[in-house]
Amino acid sequence: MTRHLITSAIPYINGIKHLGNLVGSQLPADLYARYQRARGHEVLFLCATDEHGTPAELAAAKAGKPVAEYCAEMHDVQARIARDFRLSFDHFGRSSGPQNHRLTQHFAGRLAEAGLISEVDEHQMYSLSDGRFLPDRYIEGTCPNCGFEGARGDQCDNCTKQLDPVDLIDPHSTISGSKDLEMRATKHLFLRQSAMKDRLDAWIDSKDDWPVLTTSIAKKWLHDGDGLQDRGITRDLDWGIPVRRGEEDWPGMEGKVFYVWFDAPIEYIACAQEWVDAGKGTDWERWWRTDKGAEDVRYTQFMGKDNVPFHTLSFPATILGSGEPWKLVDYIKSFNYLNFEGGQFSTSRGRGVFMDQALEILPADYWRWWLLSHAPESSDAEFTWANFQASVNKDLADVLGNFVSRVTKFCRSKFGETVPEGGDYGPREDALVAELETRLSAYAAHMDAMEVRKSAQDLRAIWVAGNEYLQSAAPWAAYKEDPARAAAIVRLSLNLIRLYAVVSAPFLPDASDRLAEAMHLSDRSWPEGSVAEALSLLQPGWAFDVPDNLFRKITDEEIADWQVRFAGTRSEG
RNA sequence: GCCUCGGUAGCUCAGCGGUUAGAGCUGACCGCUCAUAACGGUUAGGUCGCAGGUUCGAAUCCUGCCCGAGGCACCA
Repeated sequence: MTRHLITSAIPYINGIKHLGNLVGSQLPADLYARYQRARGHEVLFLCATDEHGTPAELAAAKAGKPVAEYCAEMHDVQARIARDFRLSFDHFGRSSGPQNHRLTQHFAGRLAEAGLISEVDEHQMYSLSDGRFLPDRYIEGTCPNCGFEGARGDQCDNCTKQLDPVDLIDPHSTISGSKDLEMRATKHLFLRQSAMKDRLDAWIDSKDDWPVLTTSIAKKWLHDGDGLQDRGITRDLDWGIPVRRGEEDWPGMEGKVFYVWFDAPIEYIACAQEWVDAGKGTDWERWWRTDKGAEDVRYTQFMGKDNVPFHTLSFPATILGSGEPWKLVDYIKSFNYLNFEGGQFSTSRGRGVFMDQALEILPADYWRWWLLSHAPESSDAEFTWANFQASVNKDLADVLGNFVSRVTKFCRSKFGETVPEGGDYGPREDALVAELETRLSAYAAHMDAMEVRKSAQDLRAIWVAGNEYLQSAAPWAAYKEDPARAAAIVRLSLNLIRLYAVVSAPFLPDASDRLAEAMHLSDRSWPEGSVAEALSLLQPGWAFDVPDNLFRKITDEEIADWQVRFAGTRSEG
């Protein structure tokens, strides 16, 4: 048995995430967590909301609420939606929790002791009207290079030139529109990543089995230009973790907080503490401290490609730099983006389907199946309504759902709602078992390797094998000549339904539950032995109920409606 | 501009040096009639982005170009 620590990139607090966000981290992480649990491994699957930073403050202000209150509410909203998507987190924490405050301050103190923190005096743009320092991207003006009027302080979207806010002509705050800006001196802490470049480089080099997407981004940051740069880890904000050096004050840093990207990954650890404090576990250190039992833990992170630099470089620099025996990540599974009907999902323009809306129109399993079977692994992928309809109707309703329906209804009409006895298995059954042995081992191998799309294809092939068998064995024909033979075919087919309930569970947890209920399953253990054995668990006389149809079909009318409804401009902040 | 990934049948993708390039969906035809008009079988469909090169042999390696997506460090 292996112990799997699994984390999903933590979603930002300022709103409900869209399906592209979901498929890039939380959903595949859930698939993997469910699978590893099903295989009998001990799993700790953690996620949280990422709550600090300027966008959270602005979103709260827009909602007319204190930021702490806003975050608490949005956390509950995200937690509820996650639960409805059947994301099986062992704990869904908050980066603003007291555990993360202490731990983040602790790491900063350790890094300072190790000489890996430098204090840098710099000048940043301050908005007198807004009463705050502005991040570069919150300042707009005219580009000195091309004359574009909507250039941001960090970059011009028109000519792509890298800019500094002071370069802009007529700069103004995008928050208030105010031009009452000035450069003010401020001091910030920098994490001396450059001092750890070689260590990080060697560490990344040792990970030759990681997705190229992961390592290529890390390598780019390590070797581009002058190499890995130091990174500011504090900000002039109110909402965040106060800068402290461990337990002590940090002279000169009063009123400042840690940068959200410094404290967010530390929340992975703090979340395990929250898990214990919530009474769900008893020992978080055996998952996170290699001196306290975590040396045999396998730690896997899931994230979209935009998160890769922080997980391959900044967070490892924090962990390694502390000089303490914290568990480092073993495998980083990263994803490309999911596009929507020929363009990008857009939170600001309300383009695409958001998690709450998705569940309003269809249950979680429908989305889980399409998203996972089309996960953007090797390149960006695209969601289209037509493809969604075709895939869901064919795979779920026709191939899986209809198989269950035809078997259970045939049995009920000929033998009643119990597993029938009598008859013998022959070559057809041997062929089916052989086919399933091959398919199941491929499925398991792909799931172990986190090959999400390929796993979905294997699972589908397992469902198809049932229909092929049924068609060739034709119990409806056998019944007329040899009812006992028909009974044997039906008995095996009912056992196939049990197998499907078990192996489909990571993708389709609700359908799995409904099948388990219908088949009166008390034991849902994975088929670790032979397939023949797994297909003999439901013995003659075993009672079951014919379930309602597992999946309904999506109609053309619905698709036409949704195409219009989700095309853009969601009327909401 | 630099870097990375991708460009394979109408669609979504696999294959990444070696027999006639594969799968699912879609189309056509046949079969079945237990089932959510579902299922099974057969079949059609491809200058493997373009142009060179290496090799006995390239979708697969190299070079250049074209197209798409992303990264390029304080947006989380």
